[in-house]
Amino acid sequence: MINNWPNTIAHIDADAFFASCELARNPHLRGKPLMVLGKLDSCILAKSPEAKIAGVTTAMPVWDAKKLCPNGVFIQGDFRYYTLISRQMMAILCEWSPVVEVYSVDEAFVDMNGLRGMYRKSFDQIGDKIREQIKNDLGITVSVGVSVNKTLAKMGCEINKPDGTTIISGRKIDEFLAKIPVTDVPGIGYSRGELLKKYRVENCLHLAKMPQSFVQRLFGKMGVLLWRELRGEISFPILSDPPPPKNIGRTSSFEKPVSDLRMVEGLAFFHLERALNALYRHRMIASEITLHLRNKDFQIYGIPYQFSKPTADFFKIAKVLKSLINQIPSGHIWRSTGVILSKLSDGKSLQYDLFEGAEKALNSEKVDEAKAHINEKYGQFTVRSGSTLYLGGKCKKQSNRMGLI
DNA sequence: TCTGGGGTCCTAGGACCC
DNA sequence: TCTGGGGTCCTAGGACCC
Repeated sequence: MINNWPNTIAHIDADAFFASCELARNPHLRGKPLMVLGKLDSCILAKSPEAKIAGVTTAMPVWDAKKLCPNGVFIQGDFRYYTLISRQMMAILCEWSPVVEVYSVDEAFVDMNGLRGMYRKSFDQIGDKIREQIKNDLGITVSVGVSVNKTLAKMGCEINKPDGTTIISGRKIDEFLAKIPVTDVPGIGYSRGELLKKYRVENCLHLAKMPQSFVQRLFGKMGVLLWRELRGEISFPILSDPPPPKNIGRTSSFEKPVSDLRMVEGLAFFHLERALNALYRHRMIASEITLHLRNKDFQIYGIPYQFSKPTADFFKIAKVLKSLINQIPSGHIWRSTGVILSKLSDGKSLQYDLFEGAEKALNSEKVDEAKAHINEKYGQFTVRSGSTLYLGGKCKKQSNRMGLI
C-alpha cells in the first residue's frame, strides 16, 4: 500500500505544565490567577491562563506579577511532584507508540509511523485520543502537533494551544509556513531573528525558499539543518534512547550577593553534593571539575581543574573544590556559584589507583554509593557532607526554597 | 527584559606539531 | 628569532532550548 506520509512525528507539549499540575491537585483554585515560583521572591516559572490574561509572563519578577495580580495565588514549585506527573504522561505516550523521545519534563516526540493502520484512526483522531487520555488520567491538558518532522510538528503544536491537535501534512507545509514569523522556528532566537530581519526575511516560507548558500553563510551548519526541516526533510531523528549527559552542573544564586568566601564555599559544596548525586545516578565518572561563579555584573568566572584520572570519589573531588575556592580572586561581589562536572565517561571503566591504596578507594566508593542509594530513596539531602554547614543554617532554607527537600 | 537553573551544539582562534 | 604551509587538538564564548 502506498503511504503518502513518508514520515510522521507527533510533538506533545503540556500546557502551562507546572501550573496545570498544581491545579490538578488543587481543583478549588481553578479560575483564579495562579503562578508557580522558582523560589520565594524570585521569578515566575509558570502561570495559569487567568494570570496570563492579566499580563503575567514567564520569568517575570514576582513583585511585578503581584502588581498585575494582587489577588493571585503564588505557589512555590514542587519539582518532585511535577516529575512524577511527567513520568505518568510519558508512560501514556509509550502505550501509544514504541518510540518516544522525552524531550523535556513537559514535552515529547512520538514516532507515529504505522499507527494509523494499527489503530484504524486518522492522525487527527489519534492526537485527540492521546489528549483525552492524559486529561482524564492526570487532570492536565496537552497540545499535539503532527507533521513530517520534529520542527514542523513542534511548530504545529504551538498554534493550537491549549488543548488542541494540529496536523500539518506534507502538502500543507507552504501554506502553514507563510503564516509563521521566523522567530517562531525552534532554533531561531533573538539574534538570528534580528539578522534575518536585516535581510527582510520575515516569514518561514520566505526562509524556506532562500538558497541553501544563504542560510549556510548566515547560520552555518545548524542553519542548514533547520532550513531542511522547514522544507519537509529530516535533519533531526527521534532519539528514544537519550544519550548520557556531557556535563553535570548545579548552580544557584545567593539570596543577596556576597563577598564572604565562606558563603561561596557553603553554596559550592551544597551544589557539589547535588552534582555528585546526579553523577552516581548516571553511573558516570568525571575528568574535570569547574568552580562556577557569577559576579554582580553577571560576568562568569570558571576555575577548572583536570583530574589525573577520571573519578567520582567525593573526598578527592571535595579536596580539589576546596583548593579552587582558595583561588577565587578577592575584591568581588558574587551573585551565584556552583559546580560543573565535565569530560564525563562511563563509571564501569573506573580503575583504582594502586598507588593510593585500592582499599581506601573502595571504601570511599562504598560510602558514596550508600549515600547515593539513600538519597535516591529518601530524598536528595538525607545524607550529606558536613561542608555544606558553611551555609550557616541557611542550607536547609536554601534547599527548601528550591523545592528539593 | 535588569535577568532562574540546567543543558546542547557550533565556531573561531590559539597552541602546538611537522 | 624569522622564514612556509598544513594539520590537529583544545578552549572560550555565542546562541539557543526548556
